[in-house]
Amino acid sequence: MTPRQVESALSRAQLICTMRGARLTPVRRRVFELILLSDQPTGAYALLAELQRGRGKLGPPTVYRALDFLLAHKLIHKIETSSAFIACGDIEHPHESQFMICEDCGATEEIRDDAIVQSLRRLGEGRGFAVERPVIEARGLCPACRLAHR
Amino acid sequence: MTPRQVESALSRAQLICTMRGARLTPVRRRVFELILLSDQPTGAYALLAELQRGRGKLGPPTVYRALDFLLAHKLIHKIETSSAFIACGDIEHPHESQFMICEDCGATEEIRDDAIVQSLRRLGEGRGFAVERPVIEARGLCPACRLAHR
DNA sequence: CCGGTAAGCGTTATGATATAACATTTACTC
DNA sequence: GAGTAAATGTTATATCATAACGCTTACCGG
Repeated sequence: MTPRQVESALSRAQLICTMRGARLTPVRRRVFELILLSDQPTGAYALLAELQRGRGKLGPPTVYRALDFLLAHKLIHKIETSSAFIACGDIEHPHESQFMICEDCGATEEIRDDAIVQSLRRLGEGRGFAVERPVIEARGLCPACRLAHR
Repeated sequence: MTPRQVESALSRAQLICTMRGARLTPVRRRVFELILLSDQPTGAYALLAELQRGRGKLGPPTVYRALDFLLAHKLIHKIETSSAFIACGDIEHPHESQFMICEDCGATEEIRDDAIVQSLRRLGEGRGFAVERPVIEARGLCPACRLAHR
């Protein structure tokens, strides 16, 4: 993401939070910025290390609390199969996301397919199960690594 | 699972392994048995604790290696969002599984819907992405907990 | 403006999950 | 029975996450 796009995302996030009466504090803002700056999903401890470069010694709870806030407001997503965090591609429109994750290079692409989420919900309904959080992550090979493998 | 069903699953697993030239060693067999005995997904360290009751002090690698073997042969599945392991419901027919997981009581139901897996594969193909391991887990409320919540 | 209250954050400690690296033992092959 | 590969044991450590508690800061009603 270009610095310009990061700036844009940060100020849009600020606006969204203000409208909701939520506070995008310096810690939360910085963690969000670090996630925006990375193309790939970032682990909590990598974020912590970066945070510490600016603010001296901090503990994991500081980062995890910021992540919880950003997740609650859908500014970021958690990749369950990587235990890592990635910026949401469309923060103005909260949604369920799905992901394609390359086993080789770690590249992670957010996709959005409401139909597949709907299928999963229906499968749940058929069994009396109320789906609250559909987790759909496809691990495999991205186009580039697929070529490299031949 | 009844003791009878556990016995059956163990001997069928033995047969499958023999046919494949793989060895269902005592450690692996015992770990599989422990997983069969539990209705709910079991964590690696809970399995380790049980293993130790019979065999004295063992380290995590012993359990994780057994789990890797059982996963490779599709005798068990890993629930990614719970970091836990559950017996496969149909070991004779290796397949991709999906899961419904209750946030309240932890009950986990294996479902199998090839159509949703196919949708995910197609979504990948559309982006040049080769899906090798589709992870589909629906977190929510099971019928019983749904009622209890009212 | 000021004091009460709740939210956010710092800090320490610990819990939970997973693997690296290397030694030893077991079992299969010839 | 010796050679080899697979499996297991053992120690240490990496990685991910949260509990508990106290201090600071921002917000709100007076």
